[in-house]
Amino acid sequence: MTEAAPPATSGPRRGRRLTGAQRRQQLLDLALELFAEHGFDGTTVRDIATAAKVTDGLIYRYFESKEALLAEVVGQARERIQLVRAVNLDQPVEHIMRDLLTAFAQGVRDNLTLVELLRLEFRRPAAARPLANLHEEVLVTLAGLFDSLIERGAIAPHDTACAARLVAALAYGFAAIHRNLDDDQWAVALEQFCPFCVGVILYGTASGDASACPIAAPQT
Amino acid sequence: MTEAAPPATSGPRRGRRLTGAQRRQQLLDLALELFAEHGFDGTTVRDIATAAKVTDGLIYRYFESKEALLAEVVGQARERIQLVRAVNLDQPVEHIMRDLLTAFAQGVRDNLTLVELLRLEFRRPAAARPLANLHEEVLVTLAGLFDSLIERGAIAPHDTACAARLVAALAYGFAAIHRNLDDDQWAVALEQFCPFCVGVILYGTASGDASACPIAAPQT
Amino acid sequence: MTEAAPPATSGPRRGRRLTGAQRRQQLLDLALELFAEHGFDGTTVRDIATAAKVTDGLIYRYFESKEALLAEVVGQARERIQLVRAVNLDQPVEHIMRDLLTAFAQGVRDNLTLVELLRLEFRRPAAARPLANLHEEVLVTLAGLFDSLIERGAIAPHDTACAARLVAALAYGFAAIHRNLDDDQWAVALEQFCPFCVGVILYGTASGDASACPIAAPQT
Amino acid sequence: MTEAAPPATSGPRRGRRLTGAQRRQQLLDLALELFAEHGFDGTTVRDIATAAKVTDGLIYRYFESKEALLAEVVGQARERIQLVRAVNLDQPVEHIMRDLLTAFAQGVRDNLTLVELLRLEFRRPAAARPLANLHEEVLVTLAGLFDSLIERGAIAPHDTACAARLVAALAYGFAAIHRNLDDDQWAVALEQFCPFCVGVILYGTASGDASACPIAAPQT
DNA sequence: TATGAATGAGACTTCATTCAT
DNA sequence: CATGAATGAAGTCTCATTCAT
Repeated sequence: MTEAAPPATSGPRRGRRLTGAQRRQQLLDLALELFAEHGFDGTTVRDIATAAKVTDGLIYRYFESKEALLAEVVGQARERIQLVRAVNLDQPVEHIMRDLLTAFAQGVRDNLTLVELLRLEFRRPAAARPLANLHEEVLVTLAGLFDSLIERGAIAPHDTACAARLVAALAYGFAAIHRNLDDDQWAVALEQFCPFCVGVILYGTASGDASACPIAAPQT
Repeated sequence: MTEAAPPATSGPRRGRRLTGAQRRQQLLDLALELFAEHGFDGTTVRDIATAAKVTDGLIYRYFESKEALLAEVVGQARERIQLVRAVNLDQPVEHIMRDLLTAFAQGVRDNLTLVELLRLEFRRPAAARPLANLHEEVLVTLAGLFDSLIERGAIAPHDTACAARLVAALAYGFAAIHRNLDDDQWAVALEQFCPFCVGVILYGTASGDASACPIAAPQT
Repeated sequence: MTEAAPPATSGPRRGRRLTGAQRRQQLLDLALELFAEHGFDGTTVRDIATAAKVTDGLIYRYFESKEALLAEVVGQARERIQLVRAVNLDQPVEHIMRDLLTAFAQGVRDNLTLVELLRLEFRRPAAARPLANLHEEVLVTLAGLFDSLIERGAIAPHDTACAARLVAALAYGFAAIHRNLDDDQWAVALEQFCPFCVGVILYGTASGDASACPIAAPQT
Repeated sequence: MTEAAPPATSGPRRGRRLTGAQRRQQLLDLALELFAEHGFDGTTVRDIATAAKVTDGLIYRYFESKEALLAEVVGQARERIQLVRAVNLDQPVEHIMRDLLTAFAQGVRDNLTLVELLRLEFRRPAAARPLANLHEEVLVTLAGLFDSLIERGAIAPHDTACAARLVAALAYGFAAIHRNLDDDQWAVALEQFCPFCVGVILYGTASGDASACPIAAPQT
């Protein structure tokens, strides 16, 4: 990092005068961005300060240490993030599944910096627990969803914990594989991939039944 | 890392006298291990030297710089790794799929340090290209496999590129989710998860057809 | 010192509203305390401000700099301190000596923070001169006292400058040696030590004459 | 501190190439000097490094931290220092006392940097214990000496613990009072002061008996 | 081939001090 | 009178890298 700073256009002498809360949040946001982009070790306190147009010392008025800053970033991330959203269950199972997968993948995408941060720093104590919690929560939510669907007779009974893992793996993996796409490419990939997955998940690939899937016809 | 090195107590004299090639490889192996464990930034040259029972200066007789060392590590990794292995196509499709998935997931697992390294440092130039190549290769191989299966009539025709992505996402995601398991736990998870996935992928979850899957009956 | 200040939780609003003079004196007193306890370098401006329940910036409305604050602290100390007090000369010489020693030692004790401060910072310009002055004054006063005693025939003639140094050395040394005692222990030590010293100083230890000393009989 | 460094006469490019042990000891010696002169807080790691004509980073090859360096300095000091030396007891008591006092004061003087260091930093854990130990040892040794003298009938029986404290206070105080004298002035002061003290201690000041003291005649 | 002393740049962190409010 | 956001210099410490031996 640390690309030569622009020669300070001597305009409003620096990003001065914010209230404590504002500055604090600004630093947290920038830190999240940078940590996710370059990793914790790859980001210097000065990088964050520079991004906020502020001197490095100031950071320590708000956070005890760089490590503490990370902890707060992760903590906030954890509160803010919600990967699996409520899905309207009163619709055909195909739509349910498609909505679920799309929303999940989109959730990962929308919180990509958070997810990347957690993924990169998962071994650091500050990040390990929140990550584990988040993960657990996702699996439980998904399993609950499948239980509901089975109860309603929408899908055949099966090991819902396993299914939750399958869907989570799919969504994580998909987001990971496509992390470098820009927003437009991503949207296209998502619209193609999710229905395809729904088709497979619901009707399998063995027979031609997948063609029975009403939401898509992903033939080559 | 790096707990204050006592000033060289000239103990059982350092692990001297290896041939150049041996030493070189030893350093590459240790570097891989450490980079994957602590990240590039989190590993000091001294950490590697210490692990090799050698002084830090020596590293520079074998590698131009730490960055160059990483490049070689990644390069070697790329050569060594093979995530998708040949699968015997002359067996029921269920077994093919199960073997495929199992071998893939196991391949990720077996090369976990490599994969972790690539995953952690994927943004560093030294790692970015090899990772992209590896990824591409995996997708192509998988797609080719599915083409063969369709040709043989083993599965219904579909977007094999998409399917390749699905399987890759599944395998990556699964390995990611379970990266903390020890070998035994992993084996159990694998044996449970792969057949389940095969059932879903081949027969779907909509009807009870999955029970037709001969390799497993993962009912709750 | 200085345990990470939480970013101003606007608690029971800081100890505001003192007149200028009051605040000034409060800061001087607290600075004395802290400088003596932790040394000049070991005390931060914020430590002082915090002790006064005031923000650090305020200090600079009253003092030009930290160094200037020290100078004033030392100056005031110098004015306030009086190590050797007037002693009633119309009593037996033993009582005179005992009173003298006791008062001196107690003077050091009572002004321990001042003395410690001077002792710790004696090399700093702000403290060097006052300390030298104080020292000189003490020696002169003591020597004068001995001159009086000799004049009165209370003690035999001798080098009173030397004697002054002896008594000063004794008192300083005693206070130094016992600086860690609490008030009770100190009182006991003082009551034991001073008469003993008086006995020695007046009658020596060579013969048994010390037992002639009427104020104490410090036999083992 | 930190006076502008002389522009590096580009001679022997820097104080390079010493063996580990040599450099280590050099750093310890310089640190002792500087800590005693400016205090721990008043001495920067760079000051020490500069004094050794070395860069600051090097210090950390030999010591874990500045604090650890202090601890070793103090530890070594403690081993090296011996304030009270053996005194030849087969001579007149006046000579014994004079030798004792002179040697003690000289001991303090010779180890002034050590003593100053301990005195300045006595509150720091690294220095507190050694100082207390040293102090205790001195008092015990002195008391033992007086016991011997009493046994031999050289002086009258008295509280030897108290006497030890008296002598220690005298010697410390004397050295403290005269710490600013140069070596010549010091020698003069010592030769005047010690015999005087011996006279007082042995024969008192009450009568003219002090004049009986054969080793000095300190009249004004 | 290998050591390990040494450097120098830069990291994190602290703190005296300034100044808008 | 008082706050507290902000600076900038300096301090402790780390680490990739060089080089005499």
